[in-house]
Amino acid sequence: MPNLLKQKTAAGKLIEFGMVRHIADNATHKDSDKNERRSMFQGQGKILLALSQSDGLSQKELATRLDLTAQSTAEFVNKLVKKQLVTKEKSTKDRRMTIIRLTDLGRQTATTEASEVPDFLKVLNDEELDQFNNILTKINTQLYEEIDNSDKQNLFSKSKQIIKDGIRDWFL
Amino acid sequence: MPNLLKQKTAAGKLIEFGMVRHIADNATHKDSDKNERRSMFQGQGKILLALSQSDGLSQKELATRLDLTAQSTAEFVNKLVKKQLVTKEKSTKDRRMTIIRLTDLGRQTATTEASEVPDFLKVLNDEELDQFNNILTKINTQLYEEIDNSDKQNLFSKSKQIIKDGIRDWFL
DNA sequence: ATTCAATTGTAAGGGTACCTGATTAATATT
DNA sequence: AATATTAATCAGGTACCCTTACAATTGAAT
Repeated sequence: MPNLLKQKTAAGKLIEFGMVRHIADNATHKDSDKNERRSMFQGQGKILLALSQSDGLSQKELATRLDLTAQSTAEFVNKLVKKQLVTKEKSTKDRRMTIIRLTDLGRQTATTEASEVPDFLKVLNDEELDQFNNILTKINTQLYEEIDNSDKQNLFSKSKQIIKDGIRDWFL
Repeated sequence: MPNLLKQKTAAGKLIEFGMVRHIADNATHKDSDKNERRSMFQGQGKILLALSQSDGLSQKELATRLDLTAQSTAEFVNKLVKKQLVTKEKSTKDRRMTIIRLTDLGRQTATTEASEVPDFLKVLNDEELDQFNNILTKINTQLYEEIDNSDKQNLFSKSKQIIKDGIRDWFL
């Protein structure tokens, strides 16, 4: 039976981490272009990342994999098209579908930004990194379970595997 | 010299954590009111939290402590007023200032929501919790340093202490 | 006491990340 | 051929943030 105090401390640390990371992010990128400062793991960034795993997905596929609505997906894709990071083209097999592909610039952006190890991890030694990885694995497993439990129709099952595999690919 | 591979794994795990936590959050709260699902550590929630540490701050103070612009602060405060979670009143000493105070409902909301230990931490045993706390402390310290380095005017110095003390108070 | 500058807050407008609802076009089913 | 399903779009909305004015108040300098 783990100590409640330790749990609360951890909860606090985690929140602190979230807040401070956000502020640090703003502070260190204050100078650079605001538009470039998108997180790779939300919105447009997510799409870029998904495409860098497997290019040429349909919008529907993207929405499913990233757990977004079709409308949000369309919005982000259109923004990325404007920025010349992806292209849209109608599928010839099923002309309802739109196939999204990374441009060279898009691929470059995705791989560059995704594979950088954040500075704050560099203060950890090997042992701590092992511990951290172990702990996060446990936590993530738990989160997947929570999702499964409340996702009776298993809409997420596909998405889950994609995230797991994807993350592995991006970084290794 | 820590192993790059381990660092990359940690970076990946962390990203996975972010994505999965987000999805789990949506999944488990799908039923409940969308409006209730605000994060306590952004926007309106941040303000509630700051006030629950020290009530009766001016908008300016809030903005400073939370690292928000005065305009964003005003927006969030106004939304909270509409929800009857805080009140605004002009200071008598300096009539430029507006003093923000929690209502009973606001105080209740803040303390209830802030002090809950997320389920995913309950899978960790005491040893892991210790490791996790130790690691997050290191990481947060590093982030504070990054902030200091790019914050020559030390605008954030105040904020920093507030976060540290505040988090300690909320959870202990 | 008057003027001027700094401080607090507001108004207006913009951008990103999401969502719901209604609608169109293409394919699949009956 | 008629109907149902699917992929995508349009319209409109919320929350979170910011920037660029601008008004009111106060305090300091003349």
